[in-house]
Amino acid sequence: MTDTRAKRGRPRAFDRAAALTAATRLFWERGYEATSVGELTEAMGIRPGSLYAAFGDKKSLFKEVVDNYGRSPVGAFVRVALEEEPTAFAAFARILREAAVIYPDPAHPAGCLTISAATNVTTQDADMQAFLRDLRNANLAVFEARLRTAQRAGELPEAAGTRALAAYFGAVIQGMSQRARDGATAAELTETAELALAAWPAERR
Amino acid sequence: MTDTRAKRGRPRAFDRAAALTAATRLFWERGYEATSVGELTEAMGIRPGSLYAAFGDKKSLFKEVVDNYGRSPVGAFVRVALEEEPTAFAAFARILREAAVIYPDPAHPAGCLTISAATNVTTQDADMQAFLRDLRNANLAVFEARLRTAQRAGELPEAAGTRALAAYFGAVIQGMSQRARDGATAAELTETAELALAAWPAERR
DNA sequence: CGGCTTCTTGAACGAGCGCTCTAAAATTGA
DNA sequence: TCAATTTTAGAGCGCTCGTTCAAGAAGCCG
Repeated sequence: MTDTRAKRGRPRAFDRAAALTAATRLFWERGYEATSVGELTEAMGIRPGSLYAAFGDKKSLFKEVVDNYGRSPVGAFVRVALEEEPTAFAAFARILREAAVIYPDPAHPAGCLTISAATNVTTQDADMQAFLRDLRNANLAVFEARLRTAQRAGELPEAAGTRALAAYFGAVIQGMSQRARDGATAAELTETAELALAAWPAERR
Repeated sequence: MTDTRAKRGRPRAFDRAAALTAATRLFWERGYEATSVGELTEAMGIRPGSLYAAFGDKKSLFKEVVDNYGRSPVGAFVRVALEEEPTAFAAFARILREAAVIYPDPAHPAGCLTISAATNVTTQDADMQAFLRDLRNANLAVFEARLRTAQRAGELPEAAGTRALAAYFGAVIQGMSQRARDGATAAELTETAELALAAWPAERR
């Protein structure tokens, strides 16, 4: 927001976006709590004072990282698939198949940032706990909304529990992220994805 | 091992098993790293010195907790189902259906201890990371072994990837544990379980 | 009883945490 | 040129963490 504005005072000596990217990578690898401010400043090439001036505190920095990740190709593939595919089945099939390839991609830390980071947050930090739980629930709500639309369109039997189906796919995706972190290959994860799709409760198309 | 033996010296003033149970509950609720030794000593009703004398350090205590949990009814239902059910499908069906009821049971912290605790361990502690990864892989190996037996018995098509199928069920179970922690009910989780079973790659029996 | 052994207590250790503060440096508008 | 503003570097704050230690207490054995 406040970039390229009012240029009074000493100019910032580092690239804010690059620093954010470095922080993203670190949080992605280690999770929220396991990443210390000291490691962050080192990876970002700045001193604590600069970090706190530019990003607020560790919590705000992490939230900005998550936000930024959600806009990146790797973080947005779920939303894109839901928007672009004509049927719900096609959307979920694409999500699972893409996840199987993206999650173990060595170009970035394994798995999904939000799932991995969420995974390493303790009960102590209630704020962060709530933030990440809301993120999870928002994802499930988006899944469920798409499935209900499909149900109204006749793609899905009326008896199918859209909430349960959303939770099911959420669980599978989370499991695939974890497996990728444990070293599973794209080939393995693709098999898992195909299996998971077999649970689709109607004739596929 | 060393219980009720050589009774020289001042006798222990607390019940070791009860203390272990208290520690189990705390680790189950909070995860490994989020549980501090201070909280442990308070819950166990002992002082740090006694904890370190009786259990080694925090790491050893946690490993003993996991071991103990694995022998408890709640922790052993997976192994029991695999042993008792005649077919692989029956075994996995029972595992998922029981998990759906056990995980959200308010008689104990939600979800599976090993999954939840594993969830809250950071990359920092390499020892613990390895310990928990081995635990996960051991579980998947057990799944896979049962599935291969089923394949040889003709319960499963030759083409079915037993490794992928094991990873798939592992992912679903992990997802159900997480959902239970997020407040999912037994009814919801049961729906998820039934959906997951629909992925079974052969005629069911 | 007097050793011997083991456990309990409570204080304290060093390390690491997230975060803040001060002073100097770099840029602006007047 | 100079005051105002903003960022930088780097030390250090208070706190919590897992762990240890010294001293005393409580039981055994001879």
